[in-house]
Amino acid sequence: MSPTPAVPGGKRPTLADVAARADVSVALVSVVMRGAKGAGAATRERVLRAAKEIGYRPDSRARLLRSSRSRLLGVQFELQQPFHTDLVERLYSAAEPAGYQIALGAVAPSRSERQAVEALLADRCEALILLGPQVPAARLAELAAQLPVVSVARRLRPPPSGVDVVRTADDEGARQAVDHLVALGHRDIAHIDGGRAPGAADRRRGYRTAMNRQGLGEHAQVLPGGSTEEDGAAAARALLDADRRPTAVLAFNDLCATGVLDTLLRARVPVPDEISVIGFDDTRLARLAHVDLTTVRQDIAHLAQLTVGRAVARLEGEAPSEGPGQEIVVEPHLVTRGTTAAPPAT
Amino acid sequence: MSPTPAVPGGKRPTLADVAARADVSVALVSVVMRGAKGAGAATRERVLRAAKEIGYRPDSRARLLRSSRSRLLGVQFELQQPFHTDLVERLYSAAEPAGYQIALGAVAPSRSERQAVEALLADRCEALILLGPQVPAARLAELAAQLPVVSVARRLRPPPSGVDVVRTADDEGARQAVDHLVALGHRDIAHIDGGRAPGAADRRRGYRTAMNRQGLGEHAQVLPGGSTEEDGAAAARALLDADRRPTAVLAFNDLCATGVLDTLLRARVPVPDEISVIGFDDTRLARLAHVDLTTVRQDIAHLAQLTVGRAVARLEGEAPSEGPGQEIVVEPHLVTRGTTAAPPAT
DNA sequence: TTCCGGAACTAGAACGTTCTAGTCACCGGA
DNA sequence: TCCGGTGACTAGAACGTTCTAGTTCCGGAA
Repeated sequence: MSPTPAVPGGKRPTLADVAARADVSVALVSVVMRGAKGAGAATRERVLRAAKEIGYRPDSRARLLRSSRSRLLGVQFELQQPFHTDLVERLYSAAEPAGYQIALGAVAPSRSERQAVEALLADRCEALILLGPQVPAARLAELAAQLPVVSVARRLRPPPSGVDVVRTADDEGARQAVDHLVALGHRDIAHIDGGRAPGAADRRRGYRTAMNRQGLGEHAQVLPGGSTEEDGAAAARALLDADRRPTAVLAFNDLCATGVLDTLLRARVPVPDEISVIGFDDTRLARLAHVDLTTVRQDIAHLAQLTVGRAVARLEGEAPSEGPGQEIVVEPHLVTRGTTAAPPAT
Repeated sequence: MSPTPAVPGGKRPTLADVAARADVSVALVSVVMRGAKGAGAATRERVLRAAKEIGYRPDSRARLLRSSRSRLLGVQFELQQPFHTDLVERLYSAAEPAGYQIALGAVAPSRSERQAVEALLADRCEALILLGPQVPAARLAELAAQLPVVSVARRLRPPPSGVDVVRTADDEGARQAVDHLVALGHRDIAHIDGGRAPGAADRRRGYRTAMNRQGLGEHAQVLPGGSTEEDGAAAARALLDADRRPTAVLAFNDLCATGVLDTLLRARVPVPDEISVIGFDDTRLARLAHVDLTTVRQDIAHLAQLTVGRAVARLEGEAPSEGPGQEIVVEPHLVTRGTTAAPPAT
């Protein structure tokens, strides 16, 4: 039924084993395995059968070693960021039709960006896709000298040569959030920022600009925050202790917003009746029905498409690794859910 | 400052390039790069400098191709399962001190377990670590004939030869949950099951046994559910429509429990005052302070340790791939948070 | 009949490492 | 003086593929 997996000497079968069994040359087996043309129908059949019988599996290491192209895109992502895992999922879908594979390099508290990238490079991937990289721009430029690099969700101004940037218009997202709140009647709108996280500066700037444009410059208030729930919770506590409580809060991202919601809930401050809250990213978290967070949506599928597109364009001709970095900006849009409403009547 | 990254012919530098520059043999450069002994201090220094100057990076493909050992553990995980990403993080930490690397194979709606495993095998990893695999046991046995396989969180009875199982005592977890609820005074305790998800059968059985042992057999009620929030939400709706509402619900996992909470919240059924809810896994989600879910904790760090331990034991001597599969069971323990309390007075 | 073209197939050299089996120089002891 | 040992270093063969440059065979055109 299933292929006889018993390998002769405990070693995994190779092309040579298949060749011996099918009584053809190694080269021809290679041809058949790749599905290339140059083999007769009958032989092809025989080779495939032999391969199946001994449980042959191509060795991608050897394969990649030999062929000049590896057709491998290295993706650095943060294991615990829902935004990243969503993106990775889409990257798989986007890479396949283009004929590329994805190699994952995870970043976690116990594993630095440097480690992840080193591993990916050692794996010989042809291009690097970095999700929200935190390393200095100089380092990116250094990498770009060796292979195409796409920075996702992290703005670089200007992009170093060889580094393309694919990102959402963070400032525009913040503007939409502010405008939505103002339209609801809010004036005291605070922003909990993301510190040094990628995108934080733009969102902060977008918030400030939007407030000014609305003539609410004096009501602007930026609280130090971060990208985790704890950051949001801490900022919210500070907020509650403040002299003048805002009636609405724009958090750096969904996770941060969740922290805010939590603190408010515990303090028995009704949301959105007393305070409205907006997140950013529209991760699964925000959609959880009992979080039901109004948030600024990033179009993840589109970002993934564009990212793979850039990497592939670089790889297939067009300015392989040189050339000025392009910047592709995707528009976000606000998703209105249950955490925003008109401010309480004074 | 930084290594001159400009590669001569656009090709990445190899051992030979370093050797030429340092005026030594290729073999010696290999020795130095591996940090093996057999090179003089002065030469070592010179070689390292040369390598740095031309930006040499070892090619892990070639390296692994040549050496019999790849020291690579293939990990199949589900991109969107917080339980899995938590586990992966710990697997990194556990593998490093043992001298092994981790290769990731992601499973997502657009990427099947088969695809993930094929990719890992092609990458030549020495053992397979499968997180909550859904494939039939026969398939696992087939894989185990080729290399050690560890199934995490999925029980196999009996484990096929060559397949080790590392899991939490799901039935015991369910028992703890039931006992906790009974101690609080509950009698009508329902269970929303996980369908065909790994572990679901055990949790269901554990629930039933515990109910019987408490003399509450007739109050037992299992509702079809699943591992997602929607599954939980749907089951909760069914629950509310039922003739006799339970006063407590044990959900298959945290995500499912979140769905339950949501539905209850929307229906204005206060938790835990009217209905208590318990989850399973103790993922980040449960700890989010405004979810604050009472749940059954799986000791993820420990599971990861044991998993790597099994794989390494198989690889380094002890019954390389043959031998009956071992089963290692870790005890769970209940974490009491805010979603459980005494039932309402009748 | 000869010759050409193409399809089917093969031998052998890469690819960038590591590993085995050396060679060579030097030192200490008899 | 010679011997054996040791540390530094090297040549060349693997590893499992793919690629290049063939060779062989056959059918059809001239």
